[in-house]
Amino acid sequence: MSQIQIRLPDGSMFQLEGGSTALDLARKLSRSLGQKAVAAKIDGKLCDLTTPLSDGAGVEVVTGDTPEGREVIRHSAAHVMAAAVKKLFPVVKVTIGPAVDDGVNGFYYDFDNERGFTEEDLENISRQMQQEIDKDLPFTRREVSREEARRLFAEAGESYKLELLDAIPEGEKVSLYQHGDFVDLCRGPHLPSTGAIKAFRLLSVAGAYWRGDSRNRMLARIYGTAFEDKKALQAHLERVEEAKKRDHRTLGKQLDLFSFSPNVGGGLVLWHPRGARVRALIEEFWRQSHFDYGYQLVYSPHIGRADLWQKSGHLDFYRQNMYSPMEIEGNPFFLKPMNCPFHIEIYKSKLRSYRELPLRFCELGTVYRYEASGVLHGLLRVRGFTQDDAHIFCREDQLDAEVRRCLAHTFYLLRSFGFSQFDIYVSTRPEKFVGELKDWEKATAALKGALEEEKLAYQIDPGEGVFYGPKIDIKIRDSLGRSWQCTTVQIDFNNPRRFEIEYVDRDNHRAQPFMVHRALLGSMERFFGVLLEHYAGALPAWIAPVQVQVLPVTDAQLPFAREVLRRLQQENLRAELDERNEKLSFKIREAQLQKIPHMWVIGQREVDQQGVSPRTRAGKDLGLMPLAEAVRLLQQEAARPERPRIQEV
RNA sequence: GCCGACGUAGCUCAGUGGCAGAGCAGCUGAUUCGUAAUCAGCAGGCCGUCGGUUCAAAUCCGACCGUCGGCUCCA
Repeated sequence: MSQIQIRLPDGSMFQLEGGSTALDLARKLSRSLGQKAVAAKIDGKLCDLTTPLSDGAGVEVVTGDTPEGREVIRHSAAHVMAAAVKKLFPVVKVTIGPAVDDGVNGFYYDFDNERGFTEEDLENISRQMQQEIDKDLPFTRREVSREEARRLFAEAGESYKLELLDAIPEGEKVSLYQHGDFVDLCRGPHLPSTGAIKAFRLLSVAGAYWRGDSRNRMLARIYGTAFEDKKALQAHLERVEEAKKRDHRTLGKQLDLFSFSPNVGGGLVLWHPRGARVRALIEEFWRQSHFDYGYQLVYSPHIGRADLWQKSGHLDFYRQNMYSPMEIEGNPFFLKPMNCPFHIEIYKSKLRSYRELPLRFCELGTVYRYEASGVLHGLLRVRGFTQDDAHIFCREDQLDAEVRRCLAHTFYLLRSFGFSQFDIYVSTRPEKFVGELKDWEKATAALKGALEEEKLAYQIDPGEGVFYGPKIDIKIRDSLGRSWQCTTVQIDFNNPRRFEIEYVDRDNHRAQPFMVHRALLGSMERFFGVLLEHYAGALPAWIAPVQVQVLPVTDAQLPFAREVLRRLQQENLRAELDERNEKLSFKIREAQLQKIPHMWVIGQREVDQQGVSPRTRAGKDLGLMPLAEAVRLLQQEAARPERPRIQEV
């Protein structure tokens, strides 16, 4: 037998017998690696462990505790699940079943099943899967001709597989994976055998359209996840449980911040006093930052004439998101889904000079959009919401600087609220669009250029732009790893034309300005929801609805406690006094559950010394101190983030 | 909107064909207490709504409304 040389990731060479596989290599390198290995990267490409190695190949063994390794485990688990379903429900047709990672689920498989699946079915399927795993059936890969694959799936009556087969580009190889008697069209790679699935759990059933298109048939999707060992699975399930506790809807109820009422309607938020207080604080900070960044505040009405929305293109391109018109003295009016036409009218209220540009109008504008009932989700997806909107009117030569200014502004705001991880996307031209292709290209290039100049990494979100122009989106993840768009910066070359907005240029000619639409926090509702989850309800002292709870030990300390409350109010600190006839520990528990940053304990000792004993929500007793010192401490802790240092670009 | 699950007291939930329950919250009283739940009593329900099956329905069936998990869609 001839020998082959394999290059390891550290650059060293390793000698193996010809015909050895990646699994042989892993076992030779170390016993534990042989056990943990789930796949191999051969010359950078993820492959089966059973792939024979060729001389001179660079090989990296992939273990189950890595993201790539888990993907392989989960993908294999999806196959095992499909096999189990076929065995239990032979009439069911299989479709697709990839590994995913949305923070909860690790894989799914979509089935065409008349009767759907029940929770009970999941248990049976799980049991059946475990049997297949216990048999430790090998996964085998086979590359076949299209004709052979087509014959195979046609005989099996797997029409969806035939459709997928036809979608594989001509040049590409068609591969099949088989374990036991289940064969699936699949690119791979897979585990060497089913026994390598050490821990899995089926999680939920859901509906999903074939190929993600609502015109297609609704399939039954089963979600599950799988890990390299039982401990990792358990840890994951606990993490998901933990994350549910910081769901903003749960927190909103516990902390009495907001609610929804079926009497009012779905997706319409009722802000309770404490939630409203937080919102007001966010809005105040937002307003100040906008003055700092050179914006002018405006207000606009909630409805406008149909003609206005016709002109803006909303009735042609956004109608499905707008509510039915209402009639006022014979004229149709629409509830606004966006603020732009109003800001444009403010711009047009007089003749503008190039000297005025850029002109930046900002507004906390409440808009109403029709959302299908099934998509409503707490504060994160509602029907009426307040955008922190603005429209910037500028000359073409100012566009780049304005986009960069928006980026700097949004990062200042988001960081002030404690966010540091974002996903940035550039969304390109959608199917339904207005305007010229060359304008779209120019604007898209401007957005990418601004991001590149700011050295910000971004991804492309193809076809996700708004009908009037491309945009930069910045997304923040929620407690369950779901991604939510907050910031959006959109270039609009369409409305300036439609509304014929202009300014008088240096040479006394009329010119058309560019428009930038942008919302930085996105909407007050969504931002508040994401913020709540981010802090698990324990909002930083500067935006906490109540900053300090004053806790007298007995009624005897009430007079002094009231004095302390008055002092706090004078200092503009948000304080409440717990006058109830309860034990101190009870009051502390309540304040703690309300996640109030400070609890000031007042007993006889404190009265004697005219001081207080603060306890933080972290559970720390700061000890008896003079009132003035406690006030200073809290003021320090509750200080607003610093004003931005604006750099002109 | 589509697929599926779930709707019982203000909240969290038990009750699967035979008298509607618990804990917390609320009210009343007692207790005056030092860092995460003091005790007792009281009150609170058209079991989402409407219809059907049954001697009998919170429980079984259907429709509608709402919520939740997905899908399509979006800040």
